[in-house]
Amino acid sequence: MPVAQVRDVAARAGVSPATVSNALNHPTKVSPATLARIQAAIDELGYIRNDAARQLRAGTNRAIGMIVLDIANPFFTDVARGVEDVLLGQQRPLIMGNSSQEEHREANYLDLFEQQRMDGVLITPTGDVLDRLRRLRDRGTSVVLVDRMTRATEFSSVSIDDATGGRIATEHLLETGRRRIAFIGGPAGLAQVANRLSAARAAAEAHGSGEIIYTETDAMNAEAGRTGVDRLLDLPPSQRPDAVFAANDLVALGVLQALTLRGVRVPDDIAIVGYDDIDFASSAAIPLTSVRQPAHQMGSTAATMLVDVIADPAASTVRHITLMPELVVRRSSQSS
Amino acid sequence: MPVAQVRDVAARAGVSPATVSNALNHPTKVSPATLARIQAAIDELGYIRNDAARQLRAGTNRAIGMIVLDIANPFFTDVARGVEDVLLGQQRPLIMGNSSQEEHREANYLDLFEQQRMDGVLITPTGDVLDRLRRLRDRGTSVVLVDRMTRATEFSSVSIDDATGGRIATEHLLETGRRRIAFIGGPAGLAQVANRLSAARAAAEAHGSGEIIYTETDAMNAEAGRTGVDRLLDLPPSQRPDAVFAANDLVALGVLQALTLRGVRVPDDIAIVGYDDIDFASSAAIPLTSVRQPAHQMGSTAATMLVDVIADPAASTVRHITLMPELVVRRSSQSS
DNA sequence: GGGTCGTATTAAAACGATTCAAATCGAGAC
DNA sequence: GTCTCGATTTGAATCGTTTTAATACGACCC
Repeated sequence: MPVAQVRDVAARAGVSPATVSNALNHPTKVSPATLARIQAAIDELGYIRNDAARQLRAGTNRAIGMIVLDIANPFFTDVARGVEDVLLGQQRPLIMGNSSQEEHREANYLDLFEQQRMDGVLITPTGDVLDRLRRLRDRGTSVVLVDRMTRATEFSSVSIDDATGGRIATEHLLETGRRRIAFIGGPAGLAQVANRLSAARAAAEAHGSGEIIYTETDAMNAEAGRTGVDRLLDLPPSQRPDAVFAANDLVALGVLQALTLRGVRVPDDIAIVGYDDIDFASSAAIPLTSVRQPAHQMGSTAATMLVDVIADPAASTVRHITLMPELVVRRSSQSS
Repeated sequence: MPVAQVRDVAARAGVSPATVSNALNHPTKVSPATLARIQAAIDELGYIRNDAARQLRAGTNRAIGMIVLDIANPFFTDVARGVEDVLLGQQRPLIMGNSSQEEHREANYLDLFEQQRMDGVLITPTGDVLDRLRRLRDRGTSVVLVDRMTRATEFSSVSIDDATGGRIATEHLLETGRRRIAFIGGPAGLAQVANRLSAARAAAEAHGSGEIIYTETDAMNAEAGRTGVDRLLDLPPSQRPDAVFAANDLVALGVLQALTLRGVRVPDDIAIVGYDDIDFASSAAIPLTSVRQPAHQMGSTAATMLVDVIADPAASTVRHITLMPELVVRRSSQSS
C-alpha cells in the first residue's frame, strides 16, 4: 500500500468510501461521530486526496489561473498579491504564469489552463487572444481581464483610469510652476501610453501656458529613461524642459539617474513625476513623486469579480470597473 | 456535444480511441497517414485533452511546482525566469507559488502540490518543512532545494557561496582605501547574513587594518537601510564609517537614499557595496557596486537537476551545487 | 404494533483519458 | 499460395474519486 486511498480510509474507519467522500465534501451530511472516526483514520494513514481523480469526477477544478505581463515589474507583483489575498481566503489555489509580453508564452499558459479545465482565468493580454478566451468561456472557464480593456467588451474587466493619471500629474507640475514638460515613454501605440499622453496634452492646453514635449521610447524600462534624457539634453538650452513626466517609474528612475550623472539638479533644474508608485519610487536617492495606481486593489477586485461569476454564472452581468489613481507628491517635484 | 473528447476525435478520424491516445503520447507508434488524419480531426473539433483524466490514468503530472520566498524581490524573479526557461523547453508547466516568508502560505502550496501529485518541486524553504518534503519524496515527487541548504543534506540543492561574496566585497573596499566598513543587514540569525558577515570580518582581519562595524536590522528592505544609516550618522565623527556593505541591494538603495538626503557624498565620503545586483542597482542615481549572484543560472541549474532526477530517479544521487558570485564595480565605490 | 418521515449510510455508476495484451494487416520469403 | 514477422490498430480494463438513487435505521405518532 504505497499511498492511502479513500477505500483504505473507509476500511479503517469502518464505513464505505462514499461516506468518506461525504465527510470531505459535505460534512453536514455525516454524523459527528463518524466524522471524527474518519478524521482519525485520515490522520493515521496520512491520506491526501488525489486531485486528478476528484477533478475528473467532479468536473471542476477549483484553481484559478493568472497570466501576468511582466513579473519583473513590481506593479504586477502588487496586483498578484491582491489576487492571492482574495483567493487564499476562498481556499482556491492560484496558478501564476508570466508571459513576459511574449505571445508564445502566453499561448503556452492558455493551453495549460484549457487542459486543466480551470474554473477561472485572470489575464492581462499581450497578444491577440480574443478567440482563445472565447473558447475558454465556452468551455466553462470564467474570464476577467486585468488592466486591459479590449475593444470587444464582452469580458468583464478591471482597469485603472489612465486619463485621470495623466491629468493629475500634469496639473501638479503646472501648479508648481513648471511649463515645459517632457513626456517620456512608449511605444506610442501602447494604450496606456497613448491615454496618459493625450490627457497630459489636454491638461496643458486647458492651463494655457503649458507645453508637452513627447519623447517616444521603444520600451518602458530604466534604459529607455536614460536615452530619453540624452535626447532632451541635446536640445538648445532655451528649449530644454523644466519637468519630466515618465510613463512609468522604471523610466523615471532611469531619468533620475541620467540627470544626476550629468549634474542636472532634481528637482531644482528639472522636476520628475513617475507612474505606478512602486516601492523603489519612494526609495530612490531623490524620492520620486508618482501617480499611485491601486495595484493591490485592482488585483483583489478582479479576483472577487471572478469568484462571484464562478459562484453564479447565471447571474453574471459583464461589468467594467475603473479604479482611480492618485498623486503621491515627494521630493522630486518639490517647487524650486 | 459540449466538448469534444477522445472518442469524438476517434470517430471522426475513423480510428479507435486507443490510436488517438497513441498519436498524442507515442507518435512513433502510429503510421504517418493516420497521424495526419487524427491531427486534422483534432483541429476540426477543437479538441483539448482533459488533463485530469490523463493524469489519473497515467499516474503522473508533468507539472513542476515552485515556491519562492518573496516575489517582490527581483532576485527571486530572476531565479524564476531561469527555471521557466528550462521547463518551457521541456514542455513542462511551471506552477509558481509565493510564500512571502509566511509558513502558512508555504504550507498551503505544499498541500496543493501534494494533492496534485506533482512530478517535482523546487523550494526555497522558509518554515520547518523537512517532514513535508520527505512525505512528498515518499509519494514520488522529486525535490530540489534552491538557495537554502538544510542541515539535513538529504535533498539535492543549488546555492550560491555567501562566504565568497562577503569576502570579495570587503577586499574590494579595503583595496580602494576604505578602512571602517559598516555591514548593514539582518536579522543576524539569517544564514545568508551570518555567512556574508563572518566572511567580511575574516577578510578585514586578514588585511590587518580594516574594521567591520555590524549594524543589525530586523528586515532586508530599503527602510532597514535608512534606519541603519541614521544610527551610523549618530556616531561621533571619528567613529563614522567610510564605507557601507549592505546585505542586499534593497538595503543598499535605502542607504544611498538616506545618505543623499543628509548631504553625505557617495562615493566621496562613504562608498557603498550592495548584494544581488538587481536591475535597480545599476539604475540607481549613483549606480551601485554590487555582488552579482547568478540568480538566473541558479534557477536553470536547479530546474535541470530536477528534470534529470525525474527522468531517472534510480540513477539519482543527491548533489549539492554551489555557484560563485562575482563583484560588479560601479560608481558607488569608486576610489575618492 | 403499524405507518410515516427524516437522517445517515451505501452500492454501483460515472468522469475521460491511457495502457496492455491481443488482433489485424501487409510485405517479403519460400 | 502459404507462412512468418514486424508494424499498426484495437477492445477492454483501469486510474481514484464523487454522485445518484436507493436502503437502512430509528424516532415519533396514532
